[in-house]
Amino acid sequence: MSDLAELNRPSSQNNNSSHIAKLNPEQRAAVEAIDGPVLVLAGAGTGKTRVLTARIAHILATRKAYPGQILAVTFTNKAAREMAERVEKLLHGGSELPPQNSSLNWLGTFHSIGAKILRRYADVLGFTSSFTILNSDDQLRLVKQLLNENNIDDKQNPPKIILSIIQSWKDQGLIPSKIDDAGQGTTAKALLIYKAYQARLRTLNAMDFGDLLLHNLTLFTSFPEIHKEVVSRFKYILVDEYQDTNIAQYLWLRLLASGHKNICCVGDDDQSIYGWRGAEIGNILKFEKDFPGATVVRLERNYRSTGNILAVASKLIAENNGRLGKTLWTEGEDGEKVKVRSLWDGDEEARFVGDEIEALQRNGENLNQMAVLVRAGFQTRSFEERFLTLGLNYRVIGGLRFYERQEIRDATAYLRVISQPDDDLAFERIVNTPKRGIGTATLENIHSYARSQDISMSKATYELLAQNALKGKIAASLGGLLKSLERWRSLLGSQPIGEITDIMLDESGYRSMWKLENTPDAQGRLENLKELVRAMGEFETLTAFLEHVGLVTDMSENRDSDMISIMTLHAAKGLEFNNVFLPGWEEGLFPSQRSLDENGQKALEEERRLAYVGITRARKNLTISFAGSRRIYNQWQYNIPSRFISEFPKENIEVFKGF
DNA sequence: AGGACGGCGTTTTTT
DNA sequence: ACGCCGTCCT
Repeated sequence: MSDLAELNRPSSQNNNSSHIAKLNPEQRAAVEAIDGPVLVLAGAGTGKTRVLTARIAHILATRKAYPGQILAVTFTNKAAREMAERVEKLLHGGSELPPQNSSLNWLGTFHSIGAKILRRYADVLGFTSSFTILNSDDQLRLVKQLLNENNIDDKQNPPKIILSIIQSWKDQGLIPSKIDDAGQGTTAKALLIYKAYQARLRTLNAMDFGDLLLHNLTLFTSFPEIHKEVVSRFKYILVDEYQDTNIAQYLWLRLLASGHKNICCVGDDDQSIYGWRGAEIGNILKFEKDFPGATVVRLERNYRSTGNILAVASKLIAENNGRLGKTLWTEGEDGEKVKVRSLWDGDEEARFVGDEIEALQRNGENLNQMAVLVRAGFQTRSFEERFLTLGLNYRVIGGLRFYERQEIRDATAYLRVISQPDDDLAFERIVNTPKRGIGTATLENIHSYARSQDISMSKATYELLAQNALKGKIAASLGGLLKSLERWRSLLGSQPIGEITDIMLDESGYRSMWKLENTPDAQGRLENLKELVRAMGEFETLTAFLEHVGLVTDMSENRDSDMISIMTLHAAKGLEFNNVFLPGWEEGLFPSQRSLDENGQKALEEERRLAYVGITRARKNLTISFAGSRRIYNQWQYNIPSRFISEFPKENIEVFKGF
């Protein structure tokens, strides 16, 4: 991305504008079309982030809006962070910084911005501004409880399925009252639970991820004056990765852009790979219909990959029907042909990739510039094993994230109860962790009392203790816990939250619980708790920290040491490497049979887009491989090469061993 | 409270 | 084949 060619003219209206100077004509068109709806179709490696950041800088430099009047939404915290940093750089570099407070307060993920708006107007929806954000454990536990309370068989109606149905309704912007036909069976049960679930969340003063958008929709449609207020706050709206928006997000954006229509969506329909999660590729396909008179800019000049890699990517993606159509081109070299390699089985494939990596290393290539991208998580194992025996340093990206680990969730549940005694889901999680002799019977007792009195479980426990309704050891241990919680709570404000957490982890016995286990696994958990306490140092208040935990799932990964990356194709979106390996290109595995079975042609096209994403990660070298046989669940499967391979242009690939 | 056992799922997962 | 989870039994 650094070798932008010199085909730039100085801007007519803004000479020395550093944010404009380095752009190619299309990028510049995208940046300068400030007013009205704009769709930027940004192919892979065409400088999408550059355009977004330059556009923000341009709006500010031309004094069209203050930083606080720009709404910029991304999907990931990482993308938001990156954008903020790059805008900052542009502004400071070009000394175009407006004199006033320059922070982009409204640059963030869909969910963080949704939450921010809801905190402000929570009361009109029947929440307080300190509502909690549920994690996936909380959600599932709640669904299980509600199935029980409603005497619904959870064998026939698995909580996981029910939750996924509810979530998909939320993704579509559907509140329970808008669902008129839930049919029979599990879907009908799901609707029943959905209603109860939303009601319970309200009494718990809690929201799940879906609600962070869904409640915004309710807020804007039910309270026109609030809608007006919010709309007038934002003069310009920018959206990243528009192809990944779901219907709720789409409706939200439309409501926010309803006045001025100054909305700029950047995306690539060819990289829409989250359809199975509710992303609606139709949103980007029908943008011009939704926003008549929209300016559409295509970024097709690729600054990343060699000609051969681009040719393979382009020919492959051209097989898809539902696309707006772009053709990537480059002024760069053709480079090496794309290597297509057939192997006997999975083990041989792993050996092959390992050998190739060592060869690249001998040529002076860095491991940091290499990646193995797979379709499914289980494929990483064979490469890990091989790299271990070869002594190649690797990192597996993805998998269990920091804030999803059990010990971190337990610790944050304690903090949630300290921060908000009425957080029942957190209370339930910690009340008997570590073991305090509080069994299911006692818990059930507290729970039903709480429900009957319409109070939280924590309050219920206080009352039951006062009434001497709990006996002996149980009463003593519950009383002790409540007292401890009060004590930790009383420390808030007078001590850094990290220190309070440290004290809490010791006094609660949580830390010793793991110490007693004395396994390498437990050792790791203790390390993670240490890391948590350390990370809390960056937060002033417990509330701020909990907001962060609620909305952020990752922790900055160490990119410093030289390691090859192994990850899924999904996790690789947005990244680039000099050398990319794409193993496992076999029918059934990629495209995934299961995906095809469930969603047919639509799924095939999404799989093909996934292939396209993988190919376009590579800058210089791309190696695609497939194995004739593979052991899956300890059964040998015999596969034919992926149909995607036969869609490659022959002149840009080099086939080894034939297929 | 903890161990034994049977059943289930085992594609992708930005928040 | 395997690991995870819920349940049942002690």
